[in-house]
Amino acid sequence: MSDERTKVEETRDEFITQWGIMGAQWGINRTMAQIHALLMTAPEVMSTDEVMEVLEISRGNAHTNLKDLVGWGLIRIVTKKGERKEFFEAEKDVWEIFRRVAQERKRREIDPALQTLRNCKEATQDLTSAEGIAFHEQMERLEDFVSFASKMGERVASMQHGKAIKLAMKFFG
Amino acid sequence: MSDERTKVEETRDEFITQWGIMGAQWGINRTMAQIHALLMTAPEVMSTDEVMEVLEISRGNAHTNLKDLVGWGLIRIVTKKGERKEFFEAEKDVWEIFRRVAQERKRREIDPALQTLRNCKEATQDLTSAEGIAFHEQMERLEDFVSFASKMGERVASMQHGKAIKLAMKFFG
DNA sequence: ATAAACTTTCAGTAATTACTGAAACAACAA
DNA sequence: TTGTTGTTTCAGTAATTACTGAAAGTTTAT
Repeated sequence: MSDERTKVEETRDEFITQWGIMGAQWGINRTMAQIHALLMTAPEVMSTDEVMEVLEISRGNAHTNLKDLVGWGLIRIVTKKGERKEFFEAEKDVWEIFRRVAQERKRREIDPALQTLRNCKEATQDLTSAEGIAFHEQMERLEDFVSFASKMGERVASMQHGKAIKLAMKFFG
Repeated sequence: MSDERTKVEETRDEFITQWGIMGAQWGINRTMAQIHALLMTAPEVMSTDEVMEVLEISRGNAHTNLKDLVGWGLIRIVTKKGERKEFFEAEKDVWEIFRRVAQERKRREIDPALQTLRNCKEATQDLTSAEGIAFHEQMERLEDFVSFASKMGERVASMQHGKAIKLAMKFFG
């Protein structure tokens, strides 16, 4: 049989590459997604230098993206006693990853977008022309939908995994 | 009172700008999102030249993004009798917009990602080292989750708006 | 055929976003 | 205080992505 270590590393590289591509498609920095993939599949915590070495990226790049990942709540800083260095460890529970991403995207992107929709709705509420009314109504429909979807997402993301599965089964089983 | 037309146009510009920014954050070309916002709030169908003029973009840019939007099913081509030109009209129903986006993202991005996860899972299924097993199991958990979420999304996106609302109320009301 | 109206493509360029590497900074130890 | 280890910042550069404008292509009318 061929070396197990090689097999894992090859497959892991493939995963890291693809996770990076997928991240990019969803508006996440490719390197950030790659570091996330790397740490999600790391058997041990990793230092900045190790991340730099494996992904062949600069210190600045590694640092920025590690800190961003911490900001998203997807990895955390771990310190080893006796060691001065910071190490990083990823959240590996898939449901927890989903929750964090959902919460952060809501906070960073959905809520501001909702604010804009509300502004646009309110700014046009007294208009009387057909065009003004049509615009106002479209903003209202958008706001209603985004607001509703956002609340649903929040609700789901705040559930325990087991509860969510049960709920899903009940509705869609 | 100040001119209604001005008020609508100002507010519409704000909406177009913000929709563009939001699109970019979610991995959608800014111009494409702006054209979408423009057409979603257009009282009438618009020609390529009109889109070019309002957004102050080139013919090539307008053309590419209009065709991409058609590919996403978010706008459609309309022809007026007697006219040779193509006009464009956006889907304005918010639920329908959501369905189209969900379906396309699934097809373009989720399904390929799932394929990768399956590959990675299968490639490592016979490994016996602790590291190999851990990797395999992480791939499995990711695949299970993404696959499940994808099916849920598909299910929701295939529902009629009214049904979806009822369902949501029943579970979350 | 020829022309007019419109659509599509694409090489070159601009704008944006991401990355590097080195310097500045901070914390601790000898 | 000086040296060592590690973190953070950021100006300059590279890579990527998006856009322009003109030319080529297509369709229909005359």
